[in-house]
Amino acid sequence: MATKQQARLQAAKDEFVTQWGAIGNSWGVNRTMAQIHALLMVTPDPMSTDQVMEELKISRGNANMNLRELVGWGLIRSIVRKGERKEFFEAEKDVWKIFCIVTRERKRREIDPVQDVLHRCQDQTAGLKGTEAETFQKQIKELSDFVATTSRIMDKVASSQQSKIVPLASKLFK
Amino acid sequence: MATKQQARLQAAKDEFVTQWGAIGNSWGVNRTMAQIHALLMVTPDPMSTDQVMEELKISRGNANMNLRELVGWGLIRSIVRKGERKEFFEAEKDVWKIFCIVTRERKRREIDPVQDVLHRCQDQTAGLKGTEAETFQKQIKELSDFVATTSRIMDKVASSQQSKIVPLASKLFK
DNA sequence: TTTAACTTTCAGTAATTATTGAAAATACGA
DNA sequence: TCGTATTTTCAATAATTACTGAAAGTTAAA
Repeated sequence: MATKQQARLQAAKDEFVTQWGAIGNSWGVNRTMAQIHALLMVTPDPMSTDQVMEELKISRGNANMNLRELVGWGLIRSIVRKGERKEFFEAEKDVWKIFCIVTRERKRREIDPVQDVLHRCQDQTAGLKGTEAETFQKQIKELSDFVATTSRIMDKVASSQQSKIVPLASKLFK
Repeated sequence: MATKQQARLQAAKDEFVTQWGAIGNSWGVNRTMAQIHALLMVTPDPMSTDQVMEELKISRGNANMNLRELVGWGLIRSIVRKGERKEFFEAEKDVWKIFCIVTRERKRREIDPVQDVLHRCQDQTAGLKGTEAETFQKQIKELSDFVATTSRIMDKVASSQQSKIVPLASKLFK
C-alpha cells in the first residue's frame, strides 16, 4: 500500500519537475534551471550536486552551472553541513519571496533595457522639427511614459510585504 | 540642413528598431517579429511586405511569416487599398492596447500552463497521507493559490480601460 | 479562361543556445 | 605540506530555433 502511494507521489513530483522545466522555457529561463528549481522546491531536505545530477540525469557541468545561476538569482541557497565536504542546496519555498525575486529579475532584463533605448531615442531626436519627427517623438514618449509607470509599479510590488499587497490587489481586482 | 535632421531621425528609428528586436528576444518573441513591430510602430504610413523586406534586409519567407504572426497577435493589421493588389500593414499604436494584447498573450503562454500542471499535481496526490505527501501538497497549493490570483489580476487588467486602471495604479504605487 | 501580381509554404541551411565530459583549479583534513 | 574530495571551467558537440530562397499556390484584372 505504502509503495503504491509513494509511486503516485513520485509520479506527481516527476510531472511537476518536467513541466516546470518546459514552462521555464516560455519564461525565458533554460529548461534545466527551471527543473532544478522545481525539484528543490518539492524536496524537503537539501540536495547535493550529485543527487541533482542523478535525479535529473544531467551532467556535472550542467548541474553546477545552473545551481550557481539559481544561487545568483537567490532562488536557492547553498548549505554547508559541518563535517561534510559536499555542498547542499535548498530552495526558497515562500511563494511571495519567489515572486519578488522573479519580478526584480524580469524588470532588470525586460524593462530596464526598454527604458534605456527609449530615452536614447528621445535624446537623439530632441529638437527635430517636422511631421515625421514629431510623430516619432510622440510615439516614443507614449511608450516611455507607460514603461516608466510599469517600472515603478514593479519596483513597488517587488519590495512590499505580501500581507500589504495581496489583500489590496484581491480587493481591487476581485 | 533638412538632410542632416532627417539623418538624425533615421538613425534614431534604426536604433529603435534594432534594439526593440534585441529586447524582443528577452521577452520570448523572435528578433524579426519584434523588429517588424517596432518598424511599423514608428512608420506613419502602412507598409507592404516588400518595403519591410527592404528596410530590414530579410527574406520574403521571413517577412511573411512574422507579419502573419503579428496579425495573429493583433499587434498589426492588414490594409487593402482599392485598386491595389498588394497588402499593406499598419501597427496598433495605442500603447494601452498593445499592453493588453501582450498581457493576454503572456497569460496564455506563461500562466495558464502553470495552472494546469499545478491542478494536475493536486489531483494526482489528493488523499495521499504522510509527511512527504503533505509537504508536497502544501507547496503545490501555495503556488496554485498564488498563480490563481495572478491569473485573475491579469485578466482584469487586460480587459479594463486605461482611464480606469492607470490613475488607480498610479495612486496606489506612487 | 489566361496571365501576372502577389502570397504562402517548406526543405535546406545558418545561427544560436544548451549540454557534456574531462581537465584544471580549489579547498579541506590529515 | 600533501593527497584527495569536490567544484569550476571550457572546448567540443548536440539540440533547438530562425531564416532563406525558390517553387507552389492563390487571386484579380484583362
